[in-house]
Amino acid sequence: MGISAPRGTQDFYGPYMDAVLELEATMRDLCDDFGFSEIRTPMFERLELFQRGVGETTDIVQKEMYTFTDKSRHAREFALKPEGTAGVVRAYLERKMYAETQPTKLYYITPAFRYEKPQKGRFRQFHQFGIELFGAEGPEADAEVIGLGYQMLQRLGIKDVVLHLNSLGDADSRKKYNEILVGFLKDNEEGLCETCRERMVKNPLRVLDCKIESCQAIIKDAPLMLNHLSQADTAHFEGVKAYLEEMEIPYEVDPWIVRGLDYYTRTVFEFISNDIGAQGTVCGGGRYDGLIEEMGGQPTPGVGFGAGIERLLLTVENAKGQFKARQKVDLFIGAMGETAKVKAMGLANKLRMAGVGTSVDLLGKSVKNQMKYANKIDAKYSFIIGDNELASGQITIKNMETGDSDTIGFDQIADYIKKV
RNA sequence: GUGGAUAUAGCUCAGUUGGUAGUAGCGCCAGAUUGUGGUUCUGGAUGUCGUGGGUUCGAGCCCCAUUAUCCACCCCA
Repeated sequence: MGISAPRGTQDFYGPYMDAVLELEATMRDLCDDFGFSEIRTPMFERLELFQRGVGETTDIVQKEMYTFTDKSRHAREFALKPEGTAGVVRAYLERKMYAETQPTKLYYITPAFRYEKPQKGRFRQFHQFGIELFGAEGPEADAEVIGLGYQMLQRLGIKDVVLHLNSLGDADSRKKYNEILVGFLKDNEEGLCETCRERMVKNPLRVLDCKIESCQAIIKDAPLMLNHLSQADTAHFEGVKAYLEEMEIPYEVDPWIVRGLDYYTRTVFEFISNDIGAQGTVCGGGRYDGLIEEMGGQPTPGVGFGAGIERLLLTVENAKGQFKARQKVDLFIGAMGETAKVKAMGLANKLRMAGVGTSVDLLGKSVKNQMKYANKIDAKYSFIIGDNELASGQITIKNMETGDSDTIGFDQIADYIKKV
């Protein structure tokens, strides 16, 4: 075989493609109902955007980005987007959306690219649905974002997903807590793995995420951010929980979720599935009150999440079974002989114009095989046109499901099919 | 970046101690009195056995390398 697709990429076609389209349609309806509007930002941006937005210390920036230089003399560096938020924040500032009525509520459906080793639920080109809500600092904004995520799962018919919720505090309390945590980790340094010792210096919060048993043993006694929140942070977190309860959204407080992107403050959450393999996070997000300022804007609060379309579809498939091809046509027109073939083309075109999905034989198959074909493509109705029909102006239209048939005139076909 | 498994027809897979590939199932194409599908029956097509080396008289089967896929770690969606 010739050239194959790049590692970790997929071709979308057939029933899986249909499932993707259906999912995207669900997302768009959902966002309409919450008053979010779609935004599409470029597939690539200046490298600095992601370095600043996602965070220099993250794995995404340090080793997973697809970067390149274009042909410009200025030797600018670009990167394919590794996630959705940075580009949307850039657009918010560049297009001065802050000057419009606030809050700004946006959603996106986009490919994203990360150079990683592929496995179940993980690709080098994957697809994200995400939302961003700018300009609202109260807990009701967090609740609205989480609520949208929850409804997304409900509308997709996904059940076995648990909402994990945590608060990381604001920049100040995070800083104070960091000192306490580092102190604790230093006291227990001998027991930690190598990467944890490194992380202890660069990004101590991440140590809490370590899955190595010996580290876990130490971590379970570590001081928790949740117990070192400021009064304002606590009030915010309690607010979020109260809203979720009123909205009847079940959650588990999980002090261990930290999230690997640097920009999060206060609320962080993940919707986690446990039946799609090791990559169980189907949707993850939180509040990022410092990000917009970091990117050069006025201090502006923000909340959002990203959801992995491939992972969502894995859970959908678990819940509903294998994806089936969607029915594409209402009618198949078969033909015998040259004159009939020409007439069939003309009829098909008129019917399509009238909104009746129609296929015709393009291979010169026998009548029997044309019928087999009609069955294969799952047409609802079919008829054959030959010398008899040409002479009488009447066709016998057959319901492929029931096998019943009726004889009608050429000009009655569209109405006949639409009536049912 | 680390580790494990796999790589034979379009798909799922057989292939026995190495003797130059399957009556396998599904799918595809066609036929069963010349104008009607879904069931049944019959027939048919299709493989550089992932790629490149090596061992051997001889390799799908052994060895090495390489690529890809899957799974896990890491990280994340």
